[in-house]
Amino acid sequence: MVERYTIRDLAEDFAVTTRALRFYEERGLLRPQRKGQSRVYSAADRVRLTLVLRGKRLGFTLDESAELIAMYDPSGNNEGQLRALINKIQEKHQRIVAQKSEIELMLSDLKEWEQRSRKALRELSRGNK
Amino acid sequence: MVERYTIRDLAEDFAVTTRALRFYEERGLLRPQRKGQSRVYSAADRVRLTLVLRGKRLGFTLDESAELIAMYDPSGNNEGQLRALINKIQEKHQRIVAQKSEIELMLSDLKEWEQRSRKALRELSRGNK
DNA sequence: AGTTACGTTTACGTTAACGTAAGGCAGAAG
DNA sequence: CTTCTGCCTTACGTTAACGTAAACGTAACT
Repeated sequence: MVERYTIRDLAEDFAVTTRALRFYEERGLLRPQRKGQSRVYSAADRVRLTLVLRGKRLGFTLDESAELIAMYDPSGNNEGQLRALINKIQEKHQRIVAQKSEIELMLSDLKEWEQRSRKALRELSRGNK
Repeated sequence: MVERYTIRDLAEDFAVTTRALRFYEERGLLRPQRKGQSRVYSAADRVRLTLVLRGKRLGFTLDESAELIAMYDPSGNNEGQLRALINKIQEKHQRIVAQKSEIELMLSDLKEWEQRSRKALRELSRGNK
């Protein structure tokens, strides 16, 4: 039971266009097999796509996501490769941690502003009474 | 002591180009005063710029950041305005919270991959002995 | 045989966020 | 007065990530 999907299956399941899927392939992010002329996607391709989209939502470029996916792919088997991968992973890690703290800053700012807005609103309606 | 800065001051302090600063102004994100022809930035402008850049690092568009800044600006004083602002704030809040959980997912994935790489590395060096 | 449905390639179009000249004004320095 | 500097505007160029359109292949209905 090898689980194969058409390009449309993936497009619907992940809410992206087929154009996007072909584009990701062109950029080396996906490598579906072919049955005749048509693309055939596997479960592994779904995992990769998940990673691409997650990266996107975090503001990563496709090239950056490509790096991450290269890491996930168990084809870099020599020592130099592995060390390089570990470095890349730690780079991403750093960046993500930084992003996390920016998010926390922004969250606390937002809460503060909301409070201020609510307060202004209360005072406004009190004044109108 | 009113603290005024030239465009170059800001560019250097925030590590952006003057072109970017003019562009942000064109898009309504900054509103420096003028002395003759030249722009004169205030402390408030620095706050705004901070918000723009923070938004950028979180993958927000300039338009989205513009909304946030409009909220920060205490010029929307009627009730409808304020309610709208509070809604916007909560929207952003939702999105940021979502982003935060994506980040946590990605962090745990990264850690897992790093472990795997390290393990592969150990096994490789053990095999080479 | 015709047409509907889904797939393919090729290629030009689009938006965001600036980069990069090109040419001009204005005040400080020599 | 000329020559820098530094700032200004105007405007075309650039990259990323697809959108969109054209033109074609093919398998399955009807």
